[in-house]
Amino acid sequence: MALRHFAADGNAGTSLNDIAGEVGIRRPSLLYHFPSKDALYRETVMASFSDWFDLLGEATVDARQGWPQVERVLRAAFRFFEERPDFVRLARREMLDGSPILTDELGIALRPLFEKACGWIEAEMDAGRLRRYDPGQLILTGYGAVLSYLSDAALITVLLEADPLSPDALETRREHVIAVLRAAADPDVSLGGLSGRSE
Amino acid sequence: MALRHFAADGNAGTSLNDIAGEVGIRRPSLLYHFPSKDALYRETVMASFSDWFDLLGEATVDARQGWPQVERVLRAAFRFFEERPDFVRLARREMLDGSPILTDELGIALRPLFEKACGWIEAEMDAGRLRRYDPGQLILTGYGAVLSYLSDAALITVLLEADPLSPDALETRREHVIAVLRAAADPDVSLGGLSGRSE
DNA sequence: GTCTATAACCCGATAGAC
DNA sequence: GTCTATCGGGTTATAGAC
Repeated sequence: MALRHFAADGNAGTSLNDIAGEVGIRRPSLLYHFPSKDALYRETVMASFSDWFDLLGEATVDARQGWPQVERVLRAAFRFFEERPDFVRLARREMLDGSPILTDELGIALRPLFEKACGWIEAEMDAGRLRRYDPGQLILTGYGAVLSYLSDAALITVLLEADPLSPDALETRREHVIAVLRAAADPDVSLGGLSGRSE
Repeated sequence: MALRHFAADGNAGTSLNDIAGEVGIRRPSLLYHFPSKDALYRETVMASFSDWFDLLGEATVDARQGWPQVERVLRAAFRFFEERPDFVRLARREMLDGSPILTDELGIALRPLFEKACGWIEAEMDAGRLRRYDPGQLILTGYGAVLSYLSDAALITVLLEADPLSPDALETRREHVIAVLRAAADPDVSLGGLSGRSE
């Protein structure tokens, strides 16, 4: 699969020989199916993000109110990412590179989703169901907390001296991020403590 | 400067011609000063991280107690990173790549600092001066919230339709991360609101 | 649809002149 | 210390046989 190589070594660090060798064909045969390396890379990125857009759609239909909806999206996103470590690394590379694929093509698709989420959060804050923060910043904070852990597994392996992608470690991470964000954003949490689970 | 090219395009995506061209010399002249490309890359990474280790040392001498010390380190780190966007991107690439430079050389230097920080946080939690979380997870959460914003500027530019690295945007980001982490970790904050600034 | 062969290019690294 | 010239290897991409 091209996704694995692009995720592990990046676009510049992956040759068509690497991909073709894994599929079991030679490089010219690969260029029969794709007009160029860039086209193959672009298709890999777009297909991966398409799945992510689908999940975001599912997790936001019939939205609930306040923190339970935030936690619902958070858990759905975490599950999606932990099942697709290659997508996480590929996406992070795209964000670091700032390639035209991201800034142009994906940008116009991501922007309305981001704005919609900001609007929902703002309305919940107005209604007193979430503590007040800058909605966009809050999304970026959750995004960084979830994705960094999954994309920087090499570093975290060294720090924790354990596999950060093991089922136990993933559960620890998931519950920690939810607990921190809940303590910060859920108005109902400071009274009763953090032990309850809303989902 | 080699750092800028390695940060922008990665190791595999940067040629010696790119670097030599900017310095104003030819490729063979560059290889007179460095025995190989890998040696140049390694030296660039190690020199950048050396500055980071120095800052961590400064920010942790004469440690205060509880949240004020957390906020002190947070502000020092944020200032350090926002002044060195190339270092942030290079470091993130290293963490994504998981190269031997990171896992072997930097790992043995980072581990004791991480453990020391975990120990301090745990002691503060035992003393009731910080809310209880997994100390390591809390560090990783702060790390992700700060670094992701700075490293993924290309994506955030699209989402916010503004320069995320402008002075105003950086201040907004800095105060947001501090506010969220404080609301989650400072036991004294839930009563009086978030308006006060401890430093 | 997959292959071999090849073209044209860029890479890192070395040799040797100045 | 910087240069030109060159070597050997890897890269994408194309041409043409099967």
